[in-house]
Amino acid sequence: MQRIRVVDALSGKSEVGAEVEVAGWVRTRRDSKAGISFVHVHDGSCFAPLQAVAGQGLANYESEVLKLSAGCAVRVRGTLVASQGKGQSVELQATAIEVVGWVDDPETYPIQPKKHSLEYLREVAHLRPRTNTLGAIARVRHCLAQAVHRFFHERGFFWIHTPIITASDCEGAGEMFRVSTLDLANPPRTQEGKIDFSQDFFGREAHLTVSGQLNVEAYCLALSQVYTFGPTFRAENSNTRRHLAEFWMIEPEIAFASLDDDITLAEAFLKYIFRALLDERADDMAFFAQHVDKECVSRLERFVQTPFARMTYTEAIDRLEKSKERFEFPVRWGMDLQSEHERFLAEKLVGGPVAVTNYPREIKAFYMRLDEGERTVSAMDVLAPGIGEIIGGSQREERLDVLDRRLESLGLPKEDYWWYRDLRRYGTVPHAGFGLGFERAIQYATGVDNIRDVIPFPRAPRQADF
RNA sequence: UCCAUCGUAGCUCAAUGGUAGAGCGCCCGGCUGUUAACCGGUGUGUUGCAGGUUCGAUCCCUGCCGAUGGAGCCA
Repeated sequence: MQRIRVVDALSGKSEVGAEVEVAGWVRTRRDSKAGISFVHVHDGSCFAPLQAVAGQGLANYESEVLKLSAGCAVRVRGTLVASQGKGQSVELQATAIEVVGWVDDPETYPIQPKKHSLEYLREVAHLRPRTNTLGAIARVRHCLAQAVHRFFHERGFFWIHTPIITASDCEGAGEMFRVSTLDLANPPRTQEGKIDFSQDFFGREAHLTVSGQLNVEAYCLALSQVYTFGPTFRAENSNTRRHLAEFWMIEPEIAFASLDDDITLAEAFLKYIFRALLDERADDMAFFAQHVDKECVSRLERFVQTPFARMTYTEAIDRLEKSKERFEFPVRWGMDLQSEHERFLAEKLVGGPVAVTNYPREIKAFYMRLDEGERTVSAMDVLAPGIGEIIGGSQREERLDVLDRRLESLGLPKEDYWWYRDLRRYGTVPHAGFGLGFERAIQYATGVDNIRDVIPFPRAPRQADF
């Protein structure tokens, strides 16, 4: 007998009349006193469960089938038939139901057949993928990840595996987690009494990466079109619904390219992955539209067919100043855009994603290219409604003398950046790239409020269970 | 890290300065090719932790821990 997935049964890949076996977990059981039970079996292969119809003729009907509760693991053998009931077109007329694993106490099984809050489900992160919502998120996450790789692969980009552990001091994107094998209780000391990291594993201080960008730039200046897609780590004490200590980031980098090329790439990229999501996970997206965020499907549909709005930072400030909106933080040229400003631009002024470009150099990183006049840099942020900044990118400073001046004015030691500077000494070219927080993209696509619910096992301050 | 709110049954919540109740879930019964089923019934709690005020605290106060939302930082 052929073992099939639930999705094969429901999509028609396995035809009515076929003798098949389905294995999965019980969602619900409903009994009819006429002597049949309806057991919904879910195996995660798609959003919907398969209804198995069990008659009292089954050998274990009284002894086992009538005791099935949510979460029990079963193997069901039978015939795929057209359903006599509403709600599904196909069901499995069972000839045998084998209980593979019981739930030992249905009353305290954490995933009861009722609504649960996402906050509660976080406390049972090992079982929450069995719920509709978390299962759908897992499939959406996979779909988007596959689309990311497909997009770049189809365009001739190479996936570069940049390091997780870095001894580079120069990433400068936030607080870092230390990586060390020294004895914390009794570390070796230098003569000045400081911890002697020369005796540590790497012979120097090491941390978990906060970004693969500087490394991927090196490969960009050899392979032309590259990207990273992997975990990154921030030890910032951020307690918000948009931050994690461990998250996945996508960072493409393109050579012989301008900021304009960068924005064009970002737009094509986001549209591609969201198009894929709409095409491939309609079942899960319909669920999100129904139970999580009514707008999520229509928002994505609009997203994929509307050109990004573009405006310079200076223009954005001007529009903010001219708006009648009252802001907590007063608007003036030179300040960083606050959450309220980003939201206003994306949600009220534009009503969709907007790329804001050419920010004041004082509020942006050293590696971003100085514009004419040197007041601004070739940076861009893509702001999306409900999320704020979803992408941050820039054209990189490819002129060694200008880069050195910026390092100097920021008090950053040139020697720490020796290899990064080498890239400007040997065959430098204009290049650009951006970073996308993968979880932010999932939040935007599904409307799930808290970022801790779009990653399987979230890591945040005081939260590393499971 | 800052501000606000919150922490009571398996889950979601209510309640009063005099030791707690509902809905859902579980279980039992009824009914039904059922499908967030429906109808009826039973049980359930050291009211986050540690102190303090009080004759008496779940309710008031202090500290701690944790959660949620917002801010900052950022992706």
